[in-house]
Amino acid sequence: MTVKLSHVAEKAGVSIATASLVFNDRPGVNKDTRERVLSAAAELGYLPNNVARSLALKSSRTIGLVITDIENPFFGSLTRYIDEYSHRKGYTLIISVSNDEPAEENRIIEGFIGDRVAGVLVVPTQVTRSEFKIYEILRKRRIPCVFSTSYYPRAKGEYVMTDLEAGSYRLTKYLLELGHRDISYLVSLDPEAPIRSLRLAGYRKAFEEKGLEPNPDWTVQCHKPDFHSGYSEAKALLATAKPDSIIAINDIMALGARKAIRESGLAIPRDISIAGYDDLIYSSISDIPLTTVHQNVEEIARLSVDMLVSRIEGEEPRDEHRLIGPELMVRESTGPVRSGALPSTGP
Amino acid sequence: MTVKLSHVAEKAGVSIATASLVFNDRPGVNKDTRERVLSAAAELGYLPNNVARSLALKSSRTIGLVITDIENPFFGSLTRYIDEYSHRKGYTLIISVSNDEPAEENRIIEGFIGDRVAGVLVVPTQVTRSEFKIYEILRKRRIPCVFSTSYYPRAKGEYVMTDLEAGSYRLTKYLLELGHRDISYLVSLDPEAPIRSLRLAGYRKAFEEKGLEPNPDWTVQCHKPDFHSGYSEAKALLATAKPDSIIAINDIMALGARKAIRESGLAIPRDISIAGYDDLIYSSISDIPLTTVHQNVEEIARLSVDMLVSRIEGEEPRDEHRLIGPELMVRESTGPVRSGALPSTGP
DNA sequence: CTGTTAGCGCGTTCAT
DNA sequence: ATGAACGCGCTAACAG
Repeated sequence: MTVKLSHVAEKAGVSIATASLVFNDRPGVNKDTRERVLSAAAELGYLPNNVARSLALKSSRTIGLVITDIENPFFGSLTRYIDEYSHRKGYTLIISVSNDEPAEENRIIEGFIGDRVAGVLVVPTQVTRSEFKIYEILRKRRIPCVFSTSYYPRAKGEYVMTDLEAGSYRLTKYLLELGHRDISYLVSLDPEAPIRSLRLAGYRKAFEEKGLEPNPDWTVQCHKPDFHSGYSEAKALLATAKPDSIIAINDIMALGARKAIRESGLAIPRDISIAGYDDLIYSSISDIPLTTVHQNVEEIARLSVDMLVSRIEGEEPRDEHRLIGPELMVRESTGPVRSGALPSTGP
Repeated sequence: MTVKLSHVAEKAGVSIATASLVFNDRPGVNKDTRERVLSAAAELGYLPNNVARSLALKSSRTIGLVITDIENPFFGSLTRYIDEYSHRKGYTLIISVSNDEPAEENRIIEGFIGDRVAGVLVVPTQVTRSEFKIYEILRKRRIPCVFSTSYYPRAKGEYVMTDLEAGSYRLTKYLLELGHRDISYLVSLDPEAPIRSLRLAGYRKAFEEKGLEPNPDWTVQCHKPDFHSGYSEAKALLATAKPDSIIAINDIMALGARKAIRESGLAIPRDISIAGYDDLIYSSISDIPLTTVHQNVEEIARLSVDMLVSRIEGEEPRDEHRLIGPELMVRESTGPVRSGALPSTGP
């Protein structure tokens, strides 16, 4: 049997209640009594049983995090900071991986409810059309929930994410000013997904601001927003068209597209420019450091945790959302549109 | 008040005990009684309280994972598979990040004990000399613990990891057969750390097998096993010496070294070869795909979880360790030693 | 300032 | 096959 509170109390010659006060840093106990309890605990190697404590308190100081793709360093970094800030706020973090599957996300959140977590942090999957009743359940049970890095257009809820539109706008504007007009955009499939719609909105805005109309044919849909898809879609594109530049929805896809470009014999950025989004470290350390849009992951993590903890600790939800400013990182993969360019050739 | 077992029992017209049996999939309850309980639970939206259950059972189906560097995709991948296999075995995973600091590792494991986890999985920090009494505590409390991807030479304990020595041996042998003799090895600082000692052992073995003696001057110590350190140490090395090739302890460092090589004007692999270890996806998709040693992350994860769950479910520890076979991935960053090479120039 | 007591929600003997 | 009562370890009133 492991040592428990009553053992400590006995050894220290106090009652259980007093010992409990000590471990909860609460007033109402003498300085030296406190000392005695603490040293008794140390001698016995006592560690409070959080399970019993949670049961008594009807709440645990635990936050549940649902992450989609932990193999992506972007989310790895996010997870690291969320972990850090959670601990700073005095919460334990439970992490589970949804692998971008809504069904998994549901299962995980149900588990979190079973564990009686104090709150839930969700990195949404890329599927916009699925069951959202788990979020109703959370609401009914008054378990705070905050979305991070994205949101579900069909579900309400507070969220913290990068201002994707602004980032896409700045990147597009930068390319337009370099003379690019035939700017291809490699996007994901689902038109409702914020990671796609917001980026395209920024792209469009930059064109319209210049009195231009983006040719919709330059928007190419990729099956999955990963390296391989970026590679093959770019390959197919370049076989029939000659864009001035390619923007990918994220760095991984941009790296895939870069490979396709290289194989087609075009020089970057002389013949064609390529840009991404996320600013993975691997994008900056490659041969041709990638122009991209930096997301302030640490800030997203900090605000997500702050918002969630505020709700946990009593503040009423205000259906708030926070947009974090992105930063354009101009590097060597983009440059002025190639001189002597032929007249625009649609795809 | 949230709906609890007694509510379900009442609605189903049975006792609490019977309802309990149902949710634990235990025999001794009629088929239709079971149905009634289940549908009552569904209607009420009942979710078992794992906290109370753990308290009653004096154990939770939870595994605690301590991970060092979640931003490194290698560990991201490991985490993903550990999560997957844990769930398959019916356990919930709690993940915490130690950031490679032993003090953090200790704090985290203490927390896990407080949470009454069923077992602990630890990815060790790179610090070999620190306090290991937390592992004594685990042992005393009979909480199973398995190390993954490395181990602490000064602490006992079961572990699962890649056979680092074999991988290093094969890589070195491959380079030797290509005619390389002046093979520089970028290693981490601590001589006791397995990630360093095992790799150097394989390196030495390959040399000795050919009746050669590796020149110890070619072993260069790097402060941290990261990109920047790989870059600067390689830079310093190349300023004064001309190795046939550089091996780095991991891919990240190899990518750093590659940058230094390129800046020094040498061509890869014509003038110099470069190789890493880990086989990150980013190593294979770069301009010059990196020769490296693949670690079977999924297998490490699977065996780690299997071993831990065996211990949890009663099997006695056998102080066992499992070494996973590595795979040499020959790609374009290595080639025959440059022709017309000058006589060996020591650093 | 300290001790006594009654739950927190569920699992589990024992009875029936 | 089913139900009543006790205990898991701790917190939170309330008494002293």
